[in-house]
Amino acid sequence: MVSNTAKRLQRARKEEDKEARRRQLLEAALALYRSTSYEAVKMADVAERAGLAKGTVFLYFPTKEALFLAMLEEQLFAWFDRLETTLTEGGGRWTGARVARTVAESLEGEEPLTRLLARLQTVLEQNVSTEQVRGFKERLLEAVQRAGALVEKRLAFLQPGEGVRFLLHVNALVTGLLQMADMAPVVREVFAAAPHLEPLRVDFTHELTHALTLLLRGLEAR
Amino acid sequence: MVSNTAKRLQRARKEEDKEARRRQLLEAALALYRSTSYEAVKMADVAERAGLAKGTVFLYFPTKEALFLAMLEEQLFAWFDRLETTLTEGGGRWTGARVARTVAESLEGEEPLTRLLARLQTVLEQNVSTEQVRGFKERLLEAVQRAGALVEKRLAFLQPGEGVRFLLHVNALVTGLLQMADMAPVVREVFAAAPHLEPLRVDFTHELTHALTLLLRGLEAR
DNA sequence: CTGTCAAGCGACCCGAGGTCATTTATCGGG
DNA sequence: CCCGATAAATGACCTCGGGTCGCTTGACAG
Repeated sequence: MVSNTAKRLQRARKEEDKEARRRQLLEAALALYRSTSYEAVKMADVAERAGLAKGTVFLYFPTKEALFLAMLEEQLFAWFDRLETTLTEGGGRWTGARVARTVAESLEGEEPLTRLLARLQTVLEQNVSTEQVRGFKERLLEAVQRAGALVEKRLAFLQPGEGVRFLLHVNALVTGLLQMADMAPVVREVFAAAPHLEPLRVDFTHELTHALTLLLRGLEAR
Repeated sequence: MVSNTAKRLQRARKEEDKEARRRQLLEAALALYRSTSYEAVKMADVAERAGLAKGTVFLYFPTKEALFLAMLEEQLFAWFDRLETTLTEGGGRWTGARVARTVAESLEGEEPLTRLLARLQTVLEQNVSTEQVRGFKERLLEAVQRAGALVEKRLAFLQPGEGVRFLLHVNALVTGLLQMADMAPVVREVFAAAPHLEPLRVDFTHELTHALTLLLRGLEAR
């Protein structure tokens, strides 16, 4: 057999086959990204892993950035779904601290998502068509507003609109904290060799929980 | 005359002349960066603007990332100095809200600094020697601890160590919020064409002030 | 004035994203 | 069942930018 990841499709003619190819490429890229970094994922490798030629990748994604933005979309909206489920189904009393913990923990182990988020504006939105960006933002707005409304429902002390605003702050903190926590090899090395730099180290989930708790407590204490 | 920015130095032999060259290159790079982006600044352009050949740039900075990390250092430590001065000299009563405002306003108009910060971990620490990273972190720790102590002094409700932690959160929020506020041209276009996306827009200074105020209020309300 | 040394130079290399003329699998119609 | 049309797939090729290196040349010592 020749197939690498999925059954080998010979020529995608129907729209549905093309969709399969897209997913095949996204999966290949995600698998590579999981174990490396944005820079380290070469379009040629993605092609090879998907069992296709390099040129073919560009039939489905016009640029590397477009490919990764699509990857982010998948991950992000899947996360929103999970978060909404948790917020909807969780029984008992909802405090600010609990929401903070819920959000932070929902991101634990979601390394690809958080790393992609951290690159969103810096890299991904650079070399992408306005159509793709627009589509992304549209869907994002919808998701944020739904989830924001849910948060407001759970925390009675929130004013209308503060749920959405809270989620924007979540995004900012995730982006910022991850950049501090997810260290390049060089940085890891430095920390290993210089223990006195410890105060600059950041534990992602822990710090995110802390910051979000403070934010919500600040809103409640008003 | 041929000189572009500074008096034309013919061959930097003494250590002091070399330092002048370094600064000359940093200034050229900063000038270019101010009006464009990290990607748009080519090493060849930096060289040209400084009145030197491309190869010469690499005599002073081994990589593009090293050049920009050096630029960030300058900007960052200058900012710490200003912040410390403001925190030291400001009379009257210091509230959490005032500290938040002070910090946010001290970053207003410091576009190069904030944009560089947003790229720090994502790009700058990627292709740089451990020595440079280590030196940077050492100096950063020192600055953060000094400024953190000052913040604690101003806000009596802070426990030891919370000043530093607060500054780490500042960094996270600056990084995250700037990525949202500082939009690539494509994104700008999308926002212009789709007014209903407004809720996703972020005003950097405003949102930073808000978030920091909440954080500090959360600490005070404990 | 001259020899030495290293700052400066720029043609060159390399690797990665992206293109396009060509090949060829698939399918509908005769 | 074959054949011609269509467009998916291919990979050699292009471009561009970071980084290298052997040669050139200016500054200074003696």
